[in-house]
Amino acid sequence: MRKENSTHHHNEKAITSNCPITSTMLAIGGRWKIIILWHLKTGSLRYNEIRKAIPNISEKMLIQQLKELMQSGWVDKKDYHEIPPRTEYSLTPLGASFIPILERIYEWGVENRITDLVRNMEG
Amino acid sequence: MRKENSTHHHNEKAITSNCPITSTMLAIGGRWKIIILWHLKTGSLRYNEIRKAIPNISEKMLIQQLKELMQSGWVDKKDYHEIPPRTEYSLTPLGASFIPILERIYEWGVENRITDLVRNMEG
DNA sequence: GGAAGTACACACAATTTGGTAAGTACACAT
DNA sequence: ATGTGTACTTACCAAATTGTGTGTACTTCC
Repeated sequence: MRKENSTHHHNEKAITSNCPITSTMLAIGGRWKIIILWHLKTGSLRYNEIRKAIPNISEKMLIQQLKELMQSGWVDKKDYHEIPPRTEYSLTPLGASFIPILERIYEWGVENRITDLVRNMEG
Repeated sequence: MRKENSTHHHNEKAITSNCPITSTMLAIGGRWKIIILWHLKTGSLRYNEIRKAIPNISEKMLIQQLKELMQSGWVDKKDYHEIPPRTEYSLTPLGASFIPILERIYEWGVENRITDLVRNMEG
């Protein structure tokens, strides 16, 4: 899955190994991770509820990003072992503790009209 | 440079067009951007000073990320038009206003030993 | 005259990330 | 028996990001 010897990977390690910021960014760095966290901040959601809340995401991507968020300890999963299947995802205390920071970024983005900036950059 | 019609690109736009958080993340989302901002927070630096401060970065990457940071208004450049060349990079007010958030992420990362978490994830 | 330092640019290759389309398993409803 | 809903998995391909290596222009130093 990863070429452990690539410069790419080596640089990633070098950067994150001592820097709390880049380590954090790495953990939430997928395209959909922050959006998932954002939707979970009000409580746990079933798999399909997340899907419907994030219309553009594909199943593969959703599962993948959820897995990565679980591996890094931001998200928890409860499997009810029922049929039809039922699973619920929620923030761990770690994940929840990061929400205030996301909220600050949100406010900062609004104050600085950052969405307009990005729109202009891309034409 | 970009395939404007790819689903990848389309999704990126859909995500960022209304969300201040993902827009912000897009702007600082390169591998080196945050590190560059972090080094500039104490004042302006010459091109080579940044290079030396970030040993692993290649010249192409440094220039590229600096350009993108300038385009999105986080970083300013002063060219002294001297020979040998002399340029200085510094944070714009926008860039500077984001530093407190980076500092909060830094503190959060330290409190949660996030670098250890990432280290464990990667073996 | 050759080497070194500055701040880049460009062609190209390696890697990683993201997206599509299809398939699995099981139960219940029609 | 065919379809629907849930929560996934897998193989494959497209696209984006990142890295390598070389070259430029100009001056000063040895």
